[in-house]
Amino acid sequence: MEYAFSNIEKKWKQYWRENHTYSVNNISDKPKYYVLDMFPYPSGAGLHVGHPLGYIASDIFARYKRQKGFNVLHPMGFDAFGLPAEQYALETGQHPVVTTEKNIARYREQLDNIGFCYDWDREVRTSDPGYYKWTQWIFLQLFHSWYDRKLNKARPIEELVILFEKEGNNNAPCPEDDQLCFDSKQWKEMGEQARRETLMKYRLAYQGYAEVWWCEALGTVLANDEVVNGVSERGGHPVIRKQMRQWFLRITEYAERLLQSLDKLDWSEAMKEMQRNWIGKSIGAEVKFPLAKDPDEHIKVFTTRPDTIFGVDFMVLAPEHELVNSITTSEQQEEVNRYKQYVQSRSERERMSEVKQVTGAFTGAYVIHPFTRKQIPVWISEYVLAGYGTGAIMAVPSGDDRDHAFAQHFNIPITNIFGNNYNGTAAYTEKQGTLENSGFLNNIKLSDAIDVAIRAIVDAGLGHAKVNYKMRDAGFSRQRYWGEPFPIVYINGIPYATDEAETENHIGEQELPVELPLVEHYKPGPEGEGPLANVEEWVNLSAQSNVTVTRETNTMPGYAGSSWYFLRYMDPFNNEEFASKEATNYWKEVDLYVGGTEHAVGHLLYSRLWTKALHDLGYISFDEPFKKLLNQGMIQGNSRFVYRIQDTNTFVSKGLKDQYLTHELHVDVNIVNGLELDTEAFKALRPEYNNAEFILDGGKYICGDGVEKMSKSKYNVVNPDDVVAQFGADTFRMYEMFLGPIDVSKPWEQKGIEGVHRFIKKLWRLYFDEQKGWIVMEEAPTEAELRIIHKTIKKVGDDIERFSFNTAVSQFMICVNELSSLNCHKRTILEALAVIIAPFAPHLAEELWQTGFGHTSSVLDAPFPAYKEQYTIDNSKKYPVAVNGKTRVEMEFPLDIDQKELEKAVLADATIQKWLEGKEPKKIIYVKGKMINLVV
RNA sequence: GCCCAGAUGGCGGAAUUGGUAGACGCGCUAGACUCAAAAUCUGGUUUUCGCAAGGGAGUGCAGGUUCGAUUCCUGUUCUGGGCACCA
Repeated sequence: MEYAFSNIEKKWKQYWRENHTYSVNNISDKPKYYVLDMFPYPSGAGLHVGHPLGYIASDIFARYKRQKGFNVLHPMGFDAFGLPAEQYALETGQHPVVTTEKNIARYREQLDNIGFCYDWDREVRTSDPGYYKWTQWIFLQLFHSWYDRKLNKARPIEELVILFEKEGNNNAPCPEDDQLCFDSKQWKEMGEQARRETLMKYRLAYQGYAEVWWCEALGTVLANDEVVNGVSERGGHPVIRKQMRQWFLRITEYAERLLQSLDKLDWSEAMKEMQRNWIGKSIGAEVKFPLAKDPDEHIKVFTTRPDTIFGVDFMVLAPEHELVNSITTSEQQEEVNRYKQYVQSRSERERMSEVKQVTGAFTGAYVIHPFTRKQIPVWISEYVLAGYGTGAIMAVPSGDDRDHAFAQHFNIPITNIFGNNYNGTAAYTEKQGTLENSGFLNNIKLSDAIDVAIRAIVDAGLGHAKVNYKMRDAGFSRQRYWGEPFPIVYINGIPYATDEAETENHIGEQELPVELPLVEHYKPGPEGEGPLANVEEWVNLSAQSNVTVTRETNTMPGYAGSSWYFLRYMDPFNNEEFASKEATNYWKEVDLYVGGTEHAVGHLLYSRLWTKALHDLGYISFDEPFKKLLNQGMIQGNSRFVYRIQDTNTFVSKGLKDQYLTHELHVDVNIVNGLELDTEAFKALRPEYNNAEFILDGGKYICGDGVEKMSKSKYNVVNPDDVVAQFGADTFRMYEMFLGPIDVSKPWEQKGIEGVHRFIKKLWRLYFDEQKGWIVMEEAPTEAELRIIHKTIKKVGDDIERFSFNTAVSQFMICVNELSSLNCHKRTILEALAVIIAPFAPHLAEELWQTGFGHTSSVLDAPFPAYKEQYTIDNSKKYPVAVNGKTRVEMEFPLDIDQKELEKAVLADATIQKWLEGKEPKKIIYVKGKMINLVV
């Protein structure tokens, strides 16, 4: 009987579907385990072989855990809102609902083809109104909440109102404006609009202003992605930064908690480090510098180096800083305007990256140094960002590289406060030595000076110690169509949630979801508003004569739906809650989350925020979403090139191309075998190639190759469906795992898959003979056979636990090689092998388990066997014996040998005696079970 | 520019805690079986010197710690990911 993988795989896929093998119940006496993949965005290109890498790893782990006796939740869904579908709609007129549906169907088919054990009954789609109803609902919970800094948690906004009525905002400082101060009386005297504006400054989901890329020619806001080299990707039109009204999530209130609780997560240090850097906690001081012209006005700076305050030679404001207009002198106005215009065209990335070219403009204004009373010039420059700290810095050229470059470029005199440590040509940025030229800080060690400086600043009433976070509030609106609409309406211009009393009074009760209206076209609305602004009958709600009621026309960003989807899988049909308490209390957080590092800060940080907020408000019992994180690497494309001789239709093989003037062209990897081009297939590829001619090298056309991103445009996309058709899903799964460590990126190399396929066929032959069929027999296994299977059980189990799937596959190969050479066809051995290979090659294992061994339930429910230690431990060891660290000979000794005895035997060895050259070894190093080294 | 990661034969990679570098697979190569091919099986395969026995070198590059370093430390180069509206 031959290994007919396509019949076998078809059969068992059907069996699993019919028997609901992958259905998971929320009620079980087994311990729970939650394995989750980052769900995909269903793009029009379909899955390529790179996508399933992480899915295969998590699938193996989920199956293994189930065999280990856990109730395993392993769901899948689709992150279905997003820019590409909308862009496609703009170009082709096809509605995103239609294209998304089509893409999902394709993805689903491709995923099924690989044999994943997803419980598809729990599938979620973020663009499904039944799903985004709850995305909107959670948004409303954030809108209706504020962050209590005393209790360190989110609380309902009604409790803040009660507090305001009682005592004003004394005990609830405003996160947006620390100057804001009112008492109970003032609160009560505020009108409706003022009250709501005040509350907006506290809400966790709030309205503010932010800069976006604005393209006048296209009349729309662009994503960073859509801006290439300072112009729009479509059409190459100029773009500028423009302030627009936006929604935000007040993630900054959670900065400290997001930072602290990283410690309890089982994520890679690198990943945690990236989040720490993103949060960017820094400790320093906020200091006020009074303006020379108007001492009542101040420029407020944040600095991590208050100890260098006597080295301040100038101030730098972000060009967008609110004071720039008012302080700029008339003589400098023109230059400042010109500079601001330049900065408008610069992305934040460019502004931060720029080191070669120093730019800036002098405002003509001065501040007074609070200690020396000297006049200090105020500049603006792009290297100071409006969103970071206070948007203004005190520049200390002798102690900061960028300040130093700036001072040199604009010929600003530099004050040296570091004595000999500063050499006049480069800033001194270390913290050794003592301060000089620094008034009361003179002769104080730099390491102590920060505290002394802060105390002096506080005593003089100039400022205070401050912790600053680089992280900014998360922009939460997009001027787009294909996203979740906001459950927000404007009543006479004031934003209200759709579940508030005022809204009900004016437009009747508003049930969630606020559905995305179907539209005819996707062009932007007026003034950079989203396409929804064009849908008048949707935007304008029935209003009484004296009131206007309109809907919010922004939509939510891509990460809205993905910030909480892992909760919905627990209880996907619930129409009363986002998920029941019973469900979330049972499944709790995700035990293993698998995905790429490209989500290091975006998605992973926002999910953590939503989880913490839902926890604070009492909806879930845990405050971190993902306990363990496994990052998978990317599979890159392995491109192939052909070389066309200039102005001809002749293609020359790679080795001979230097003899001609050639153009390098991508060629579809699917018509290249290894590096050899299928010239007939190439001719058939495109009409213009029909009469192509080839200059061969040794009878073959050899292509060039290179590693690039896998993408359609590079003709290097390999569809898993094609691989599965040729080799079967089991081979495909094992091969992807065999490629290398799961977290490392590597290029796809089709050649190697045959080795894995050969291995599976070899394994098959342990069970089936081509003529005789099933050849497994009842016979007691030998010691050697037991040793190999028990070592394999141990190694494979250990390797799965540490996500080292490539070495597990190697061990299977070693095991099958050995069993083959031992001619072993014994049931005890082979039954265990079928069970432990089931997570990797589920179809094959099921065939062996049920058809072969005659079991009547799935191999998924066969317990993963336990290994016996007596068969995994050797009792002797072939030691490498080294002289001065160089291995000279191998000698075998029992593991429990006495050291004296061993030394005697080693010294008596002829080879060793030769290398000792008659000298006495100074030292004999013997590490039990490892090695022996003689030091001469 | 800043942050994070990686670099080992012709190729993918192994070496789990500082202890025999190159497991396993691909490719290449020699052979067996075959009329032939496919499939399968057996041997060889880091490099260099040598007929061989045996020796030298070797884990991106330059140093360091150690009896011993792919592994730890310092510096450096290159490649990949992220940098707030791609998802």
